[in-house]
Amino acid sequence: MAKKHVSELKPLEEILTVWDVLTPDERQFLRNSYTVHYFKKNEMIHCEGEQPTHMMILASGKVKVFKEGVGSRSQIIRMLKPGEHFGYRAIIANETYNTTVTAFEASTVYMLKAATFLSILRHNNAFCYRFLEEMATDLGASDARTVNLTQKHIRGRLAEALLILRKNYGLEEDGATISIYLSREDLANLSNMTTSNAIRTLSNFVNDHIIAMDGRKLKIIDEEQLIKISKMG
Amino acid sequence: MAKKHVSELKPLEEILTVWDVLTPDERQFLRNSYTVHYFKKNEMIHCEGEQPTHMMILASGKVKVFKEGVGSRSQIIRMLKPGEHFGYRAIIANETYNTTVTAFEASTVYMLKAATFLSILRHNNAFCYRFLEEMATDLGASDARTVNLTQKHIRGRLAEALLILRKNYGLEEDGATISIYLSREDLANLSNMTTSNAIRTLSNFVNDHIIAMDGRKLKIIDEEQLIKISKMG
DNA sequence: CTAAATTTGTGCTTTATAACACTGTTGTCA
DNA sequence: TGACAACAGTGTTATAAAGCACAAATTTAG
Repeated sequence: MAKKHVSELKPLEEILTVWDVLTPDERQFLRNSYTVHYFKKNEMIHCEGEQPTHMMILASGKVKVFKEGVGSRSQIIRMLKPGEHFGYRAIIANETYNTTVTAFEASTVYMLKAATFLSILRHNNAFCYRFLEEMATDLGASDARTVNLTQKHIRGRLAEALLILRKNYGLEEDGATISIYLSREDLANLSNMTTSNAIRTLSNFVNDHIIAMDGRKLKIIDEEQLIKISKMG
Repeated sequence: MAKKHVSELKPLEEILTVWDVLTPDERQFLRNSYTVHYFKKNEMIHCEGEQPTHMMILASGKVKVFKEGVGSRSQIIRMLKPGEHFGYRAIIANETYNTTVTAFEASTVYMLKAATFLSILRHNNAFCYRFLEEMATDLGASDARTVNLTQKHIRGRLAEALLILRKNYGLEEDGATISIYLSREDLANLSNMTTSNAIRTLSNFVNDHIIAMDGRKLKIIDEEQLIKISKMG
């Protein structure tokens, strides 16, 4: 199975979305300098407060990015899927990591030394601009999320989380089930509420025929209603 | 007075912190292409949902950046002081503005056409990198703020707001009064609470000898305690 | 394959904070 | 100068959501 996993792994050039803006030299350089790392489910990839050493690209699996808050409550900032980058913000800002990243399921990560990454950023303008764009988009999303999480009520926050998950991970073949199975606790940490309230609110949504549940599998039944709840707060 | 104002105004090259990474050609280009705009107190500079047209640099005054939330509640994202840039995130992300900016006091703004700004970003790598750095720092701050606003209690949120204001605007000559006078409502919108609760909590801080108040003038008396409250939540 | 640990689900209680309804104060401008 | 608006302050009530306790179901591990 491990073998199969490896053979299925896409090379860096297919997973790195900014590959095409690199010069042939830079590409060759990258091919020789990245390393591959495997993480088991729940294994930590990097931790809040640590010095960043690598820019990372998720090759396979799913990871969650979160911050430890007050009194063991944690806030999931975002969930990543293959092809997405992480761990580079702290490198650029010259800070320590301000989030922790753990493998949500068994995952493969390509790592690029911070110095290598910085060197390309500083020499290839198109590459730099791509990350500027990405960061600009993320910053907008982060500010929007702040208001969503602080001002909306429980139902609105959970509705929003479900819509974000669907948008990010898509649906399974049945065209309804969201392609990621989260524990109630993670769902709560994503929506800024307690586990009990996540459970209760999910049940309410089922009663209101807005979603259907089968364990951790969640289907969106009445999308329109869900959007409405998410907008109203 | 208006005349005095103008004569006091620093030219673009002194206020634009990234000026030194520009080529002589770019500098000349900028000198000829920026425009100066004056805004009265409470006047809107740009509005959420609008198409961005200019990158802006605050030359004098103070402005607040905020998002309209659920039911006329607004969340102040940040307060700017002269020398800081704004309005460029939406240009880079190719989105409409997701925040509204209004002059908090009479302010002067240098504006640079979006196309001009983008052109320099795309041709001058050092310039691009400077904005990448700035955005990386802001993104970290935004995520930290999300957790602060969602998980801390009222006292912690207000304490944090006061510390941020002091850090950003500094102190007056007396070495204690924070150099910005906000209404209780703005203080509330900064700390995600209602105006009544901002008033009440400020009074509590005064009773606890943590701060001193004189109208809108706020002095931090017991900084250590304030930091402690802000950390504990 | 059983025991332990984790996750899910539910009801009850408590509490933080919003909402509301006032009163007093200050500032503005016609 | 007097009227009106905006702001500051306070008490009371209402309520959303946290906290807690516990049972049932499911997963993990020895």
